[in-house]
Amino acid sequence: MKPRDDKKVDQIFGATLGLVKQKGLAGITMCEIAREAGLATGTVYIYFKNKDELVNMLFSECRKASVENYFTNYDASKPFKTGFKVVWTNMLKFRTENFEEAVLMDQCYHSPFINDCTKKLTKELTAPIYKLIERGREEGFFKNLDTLSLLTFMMGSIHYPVKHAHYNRTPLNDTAIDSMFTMCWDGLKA
Amino acid sequence: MKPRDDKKVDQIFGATLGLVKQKGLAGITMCEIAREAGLATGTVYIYFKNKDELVNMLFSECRKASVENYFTNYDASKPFKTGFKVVWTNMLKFRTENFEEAVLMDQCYHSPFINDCTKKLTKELTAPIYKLIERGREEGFFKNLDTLSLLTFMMGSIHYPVKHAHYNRTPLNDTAIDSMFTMCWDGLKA
DNA sequence: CCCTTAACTGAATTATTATTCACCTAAGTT
DNA sequence: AACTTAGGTGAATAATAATTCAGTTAAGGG
Repeated sequence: MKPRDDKKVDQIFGATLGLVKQKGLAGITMCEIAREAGLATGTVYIYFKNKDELVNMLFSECRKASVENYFTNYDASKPFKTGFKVVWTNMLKFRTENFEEAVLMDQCYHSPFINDCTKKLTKELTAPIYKLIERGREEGFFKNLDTLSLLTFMMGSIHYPVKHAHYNRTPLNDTAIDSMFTMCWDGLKA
Repeated sequence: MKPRDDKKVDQIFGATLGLVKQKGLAGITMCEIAREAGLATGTVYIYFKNKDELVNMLFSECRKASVENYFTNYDASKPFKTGFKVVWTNMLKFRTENFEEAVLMDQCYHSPFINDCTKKLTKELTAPIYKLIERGREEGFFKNLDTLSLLTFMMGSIHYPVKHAHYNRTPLNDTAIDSMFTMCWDGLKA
């Protein structure tokens, strides 16, 4: 028996991400995905039961990769601001470097593909970010506001600038990233 | 001859917005739009040549309404911070109250529907916001950063929180809005 | 080297959805 | 009131795209 080729899943995911960035979730077809991945249409159905499952799996994969990356190089024993900047920068850079994934995730929330189960799972993954924000407030660095307000402000300071940098083809250099961080920090600061 | 019924365009737009928010651009069908609008399928084709034109028109309409609203009650002769807060609050409230429109606009950028012409037009509409940011920097209120960085930071402080407030069903009350504004202002502040 | 089995293929089939159209209805015009 | 014309209808048609499947290929086991 011929074994499955794990590379093919990557090819399919890659092709799908590219197409979604180009044309949005509304624009993808299984036939195009297969062509773009260099496979026959039928092959896609060996790896995924149907389009729905493909999109759900891809979404989950993206979400997981993104969340797993947030705390890379984070050292809780270092001063708070140092650690916070590490996480903030991870988020910004990951989103910049994986823009296609970001587009997919943004589009998925309102889509007929993503089921409630997938949605619920992704919520659970964000718990560590909440903890980080709470630490900042408890140690007196942040304003005394509810965690969600602080968190959404932080996320907004990343997501929207990344989106714009991408569309205006003005990559964020380290100086720009530093400025953006300073704005975020000053905004959160007590 | 029977005249066209302008209300029908509104019904169609309304139905489309509702469906896009529910299921995303990928989920809408002309048949459903018609049913939701209380019309026959064919009627939709009297008002719009096809689905593509419908989505483009709706997108343009939303964008225009949104931009026109930004400067409501803005008085350039008042102190800068006062005026800036008016615009910032207009943006946040308009986006909150017209959340369906916001979802559509977000989804449209990557979609097979919106053509380049429509995209270009919307860019031109944002010029006044640039001017406002530049005034803030020139009068010494804002950090000495490029306009785009300041602008995207400002937009991020609105878009993402609005999105989250909506999904978590925690409407932003005036206190929360004030806190959000303070964070944005502190972030931009020199 | 042959056999078995599962992957792989892409044309055929099926399902879904956009669009049309023959017929109907109602508003203006004479 | 009869006529004309454009709007309105929804079933029928056409287009598009998802999914299947009969045939083909290739890997591992004996």
